[in-house]
Amino acid sequence: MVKMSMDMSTRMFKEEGWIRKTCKVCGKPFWTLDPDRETCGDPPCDEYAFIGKPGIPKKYSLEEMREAFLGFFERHGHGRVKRYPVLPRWRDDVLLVGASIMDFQPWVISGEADPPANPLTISQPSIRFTDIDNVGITGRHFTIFEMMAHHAFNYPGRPIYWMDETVEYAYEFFTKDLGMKGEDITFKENPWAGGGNAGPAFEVLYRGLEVATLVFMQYKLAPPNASPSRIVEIKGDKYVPMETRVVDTGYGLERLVWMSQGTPTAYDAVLGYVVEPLKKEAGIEKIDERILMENSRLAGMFDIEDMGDLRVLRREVANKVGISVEELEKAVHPYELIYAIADHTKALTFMLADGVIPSNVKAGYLARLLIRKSIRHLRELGLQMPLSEIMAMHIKALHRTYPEFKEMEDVILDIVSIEEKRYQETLKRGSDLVRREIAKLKKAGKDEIPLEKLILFYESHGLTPEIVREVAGKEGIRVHIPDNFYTLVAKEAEKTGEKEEKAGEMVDFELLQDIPDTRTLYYEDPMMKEFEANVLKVIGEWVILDQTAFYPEGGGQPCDLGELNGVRVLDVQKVGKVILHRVERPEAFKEGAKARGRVDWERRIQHMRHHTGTHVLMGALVRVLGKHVWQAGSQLHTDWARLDIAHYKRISEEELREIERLANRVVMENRPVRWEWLPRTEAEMRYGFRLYQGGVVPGRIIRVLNIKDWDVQACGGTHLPNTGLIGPIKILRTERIQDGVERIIFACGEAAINWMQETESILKRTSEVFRVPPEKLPETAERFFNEWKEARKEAERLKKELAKLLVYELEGKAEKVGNIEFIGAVVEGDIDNLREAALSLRKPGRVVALISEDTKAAVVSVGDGLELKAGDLVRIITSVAGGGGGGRKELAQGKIKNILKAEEAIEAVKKRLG
RNA sequence: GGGCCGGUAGCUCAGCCUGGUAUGAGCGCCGCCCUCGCAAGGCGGAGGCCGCGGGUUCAAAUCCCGCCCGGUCCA
Repeated sequence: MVKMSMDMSTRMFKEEGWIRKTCKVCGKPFWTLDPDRETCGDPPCDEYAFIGKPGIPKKYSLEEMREAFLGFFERHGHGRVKRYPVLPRWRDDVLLVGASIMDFQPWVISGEADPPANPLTISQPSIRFTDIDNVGITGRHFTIFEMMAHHAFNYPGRPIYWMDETVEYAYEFFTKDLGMKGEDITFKENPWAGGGNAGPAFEVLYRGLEVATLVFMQYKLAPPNASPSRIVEIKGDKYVPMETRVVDTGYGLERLVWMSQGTPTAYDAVLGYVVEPLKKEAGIEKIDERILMENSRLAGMFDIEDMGDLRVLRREVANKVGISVEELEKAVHPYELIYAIADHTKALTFMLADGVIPSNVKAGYLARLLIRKSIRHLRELGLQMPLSEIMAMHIKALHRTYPEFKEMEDVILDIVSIEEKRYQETLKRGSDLVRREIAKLKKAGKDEIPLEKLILFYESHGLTPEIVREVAGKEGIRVHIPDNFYTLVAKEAEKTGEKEEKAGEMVDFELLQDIPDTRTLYYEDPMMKEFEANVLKVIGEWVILDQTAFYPEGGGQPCDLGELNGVRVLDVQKVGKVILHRVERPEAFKEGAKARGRVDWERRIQHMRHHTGTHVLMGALVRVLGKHVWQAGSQLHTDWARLDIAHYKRISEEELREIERLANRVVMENRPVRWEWLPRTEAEMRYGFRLYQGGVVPGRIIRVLNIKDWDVQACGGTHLPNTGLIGPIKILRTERIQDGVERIIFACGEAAINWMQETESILKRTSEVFRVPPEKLPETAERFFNEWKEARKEAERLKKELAKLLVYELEGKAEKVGNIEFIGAVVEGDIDNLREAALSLRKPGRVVALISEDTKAAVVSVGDGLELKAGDLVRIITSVAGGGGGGRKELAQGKIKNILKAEEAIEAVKKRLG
């Protein structure tokens, strides 16, 4: 094993007289042209030196800088690639795209898909939540930024370029095209590791700002059995060389624009179209720009990780500009809120345009987080402006670069408005809750809300402690919020259990190593019902053939059943590219023998109807509800199917009818359904990421299913050759399975007919019961229900009457036992009658004991002023007559077992009194 | 995917911990009184499958399990 000591001297460094130095502050190595330089250029070793004096001669806008970059690399042989969606549909290991290289993981890097160009250049909007608390404060952190990049994929035997060229491109672009000063540029060596890959890397620094990172991905995490001679160690982990070496660069678009403008913060440079109107609207005082500049400059030197760090920063800035910390806070805070709002809403615009639906899970939750954070900031600023208005500013400013914003504008604004309303309701509900809690606390004589309540309010009701304080303040209750509140919340959440292990494969993968791929007859002819094949192998109860028309379970479609040589097939699964058939009598199969297969066609054709029907329905959903609708899952059965879609509100009855009508129209139009195998990248370029409706699809070539002019998806299922064969499509019902996800349950073909007949027969049977025609059922049922309620009330009233009679009758039976008045009797009635009677007979100094001979209920009441407890007396009854019971001091009830002992039990109670 | 909170009258909720009468509370609704009329006030009244299903118990709104619905936090 060798520790990594990579030679990072490139052609340019050697030929152009660059010097490798060690930073006298941080001790890290860096390259420079300036013989007098002693520091690496990276804060905190160096300070920002461009605020107020731009480091680039010409002032650039976002668009100009992006074009300068992409244009430069295009001129240098790179293919220009359109940005990818920020919601990565092509992978399921991350929630959002946080870097340009993520566009090409895992398929391009693993070699399973070709890059759209090689080398290529791209400007990729990237979203990261790790620094969200710093956004607005430090002047440089964003949740959304554009990572401009040039990538080269060096596949084995097909090298493109590596370090020498990368460093030269960067230098040429910065100095020639942007006019930066070469001697102020430093290349800091900073080996990089992350996401299972690693390699040497340079940070490119200029005037105290990191403007680019050049990473050379050439190692991957070592597998356990890696030979020790190949292993290198980076940052404590073991790696081995990769077959494909990737040039992964990242140039901060916003930072370069900032550099060219020298504004106090990066936000002023790129988000002015939101920042300026908000400042005006909020009516905040214009502050001395020097304060913001000083703040940015010093913030550049800090890594703010908690409130403590922020306080240190505040103190230093206040010192430097000569005002108090309070004055500084008051002046700077509104700016910080506005900056954060501008950034968050921009991130949101990208997320919503790319199909993220706010919800309580995954990326949807992050969208909701941004919405709520922005709303809170607006509240704090005292602004009444709806969030959608700010979203509209982004769309207006950015739609020339991103026309998809305009296309989605209505949906985006609608989503934000709905979310805003929803949050208002949450806050309303929440403050009511807090007020009730406060009333309780006041009763208990407390004047402070305990911490565990604050955590409960936040975790269960979405109320931040600041909001709780706001409400409590009005009621005169104190709220103490610890600095580490959110850390405490996180600690609470850590107390969660572990996950269960997934069950293993049904057949050991090793055993299938030498078996050739099974020929998939169901793809060649999806209507094939019978076939012949050769038995290749029998493993346990699984039979492997050279070819099969049995569809194995996958993609939400259940496997086919049927017969092989007359033996029942119980299950069909796919392991790698080998298909396994589990049969009832495996001993009937010999390797090398012929086999004749027959697919259970009733089952299979229903699966196909439902599968093709799903795609037809999907097309209708997108057209009626909007382009934000994506498939979030689906499962087919023989008699019904379900389709889960991303949508931000419940689907209305009218929409549902429209969807159903549209889907059935496409059926009746009998549109052709075609499928073809396409290389991944080609399919993506031709149809876009809408392909990945069914989730991530593996493989170099993918199967694309195309319903003419209606719907295109990557899909591995079996389909009908035209839509007419689906038969009727009937939506049965919808469910909301979680926020932002609607489930549509539907049936196609015979299943739809069955369902309609079933419904009709339910109606018929019900009309027979009520003896009215079906169309009169609703009102009739209502009438019956009302009459039933009336009758129930009448029964209750009669019960009370009965109790009154009992009371009247029993009143005369009172007898004296010592100085206690006693009424004991065996009567008729249920427990409610008895209780009612015992209660109305109850008066000071009197004990009533009643037992019902028909229901075996027993009730005892004890009047005020007596030492006796009703519960004890009822236990005397049950000890004599069996059963059990109990109750309070004044009233107790129970049930006895032996009615013959009822009189005796009453006597026992009487004796106890005496 | 994991966790937490909630579902009781038309609405907002109390009661649940510690099983034993739903006199439930406020608002709203209806009637009467007061008033020229309205509001306010006073008096009276209607309005509950205590989310659904199972279990424990003599007894469940209350305890246990499952499901459905709503809310919310985290990854």
